[in-house]
Amino acid sequence: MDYQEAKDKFISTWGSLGSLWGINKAMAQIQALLFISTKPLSMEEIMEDLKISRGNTSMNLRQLMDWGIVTKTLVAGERKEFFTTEKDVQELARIVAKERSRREIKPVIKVLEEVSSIENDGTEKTKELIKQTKALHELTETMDVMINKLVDQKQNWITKSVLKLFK
Amino acid sequence: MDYQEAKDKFISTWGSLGSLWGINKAMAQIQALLFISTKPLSMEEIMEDLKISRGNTSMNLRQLMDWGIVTKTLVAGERKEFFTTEKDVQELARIVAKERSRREIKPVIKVLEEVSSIENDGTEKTKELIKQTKALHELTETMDVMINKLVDQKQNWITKSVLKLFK
DNA sequence: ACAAACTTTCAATAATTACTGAAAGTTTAA
DNA sequence: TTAAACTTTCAGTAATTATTGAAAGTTTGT
Repeated sequence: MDYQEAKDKFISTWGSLGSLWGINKAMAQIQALLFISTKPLSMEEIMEDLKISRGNTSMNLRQLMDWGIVTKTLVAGERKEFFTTEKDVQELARIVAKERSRREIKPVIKVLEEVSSIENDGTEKTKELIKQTKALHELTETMDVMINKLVDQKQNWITKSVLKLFK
Repeated sequence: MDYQEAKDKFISTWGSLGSLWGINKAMAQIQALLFISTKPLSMEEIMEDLKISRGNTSMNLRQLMDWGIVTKTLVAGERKEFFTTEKDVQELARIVAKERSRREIKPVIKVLEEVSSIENDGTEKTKELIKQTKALHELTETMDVMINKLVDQKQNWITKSVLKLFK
């Protein structure tokens, strides 16, 4: 496998994996491209490399910036904008975890809270609804807390703290 | 908010959340319906309650069974099949985590392994590709190990072991 | 103030993914 | 063995989501 093959394989795998961490294909591919690039890339270069349109590139770069994963960089003497991504995988993981918690988990917790606190009219089905949504609420909240604690650890929590705990 | 409202809200929220744990809307809704039901439900009842077609119900029930989340139950004196879901949230979380690891994370780890072991021809870009995919490989593998360790704990790992660690 | 260089927006379109419903298949009771 | 009761399959269609490309918008140098 030569460089080009390896690069393509990485970008396409990472792209199709997008769904796992909650973003779309183009977004994941742009991030992947930047992640293995040795220098900031312009919109032009990204479009050409991934064979996607200008509009698509622009919109997905914006989203990546919203997530805080990609930043604009100025390159001396160049007028156009260049982009780079966070290169540290741990920091990347932290950003993604935090964003997903905020965007997806938190709203669910809110609904589970609401649903599980309806008035208990004593019927079987109401009791079951309350019981089960409460259990789900508790689980979801615990996982969310866990994710955010992990994410707040600034050092390599993953290799240090966690692994040894489950030895 | 009365029972029906609460029920609908729960099912639709859980349904749209499907993407978070990697399954589609109908599948998540069926699971949600069974999760708060006080008794096993037939295909007929599921179709009616969720207003989805017979075919859709059948296919999604099969998928839920493939995941190991839903099981067929025989109801005495009834000819048709009835379905129930795992009612314990912790066991549910365990099943989902294990399945996602197997279906999604493991294959990615394999690709990252391949890509990160291409021959180092000494060029800048090859070195960067190797370095970055290696870092990603390590991270992904560690998370996968972590998930599987968590998942193997048969007791309420979540409240006990984990929370206190990140106090 | 102008225009070149560049970026963003968004309506139209394409690609993907989910859903339906009827036909084919299977199981069970008599 | 038959037929009623039930389940599965799958081609066609609908719904959703992603992408394009050209027009509108913005910025910068002169």
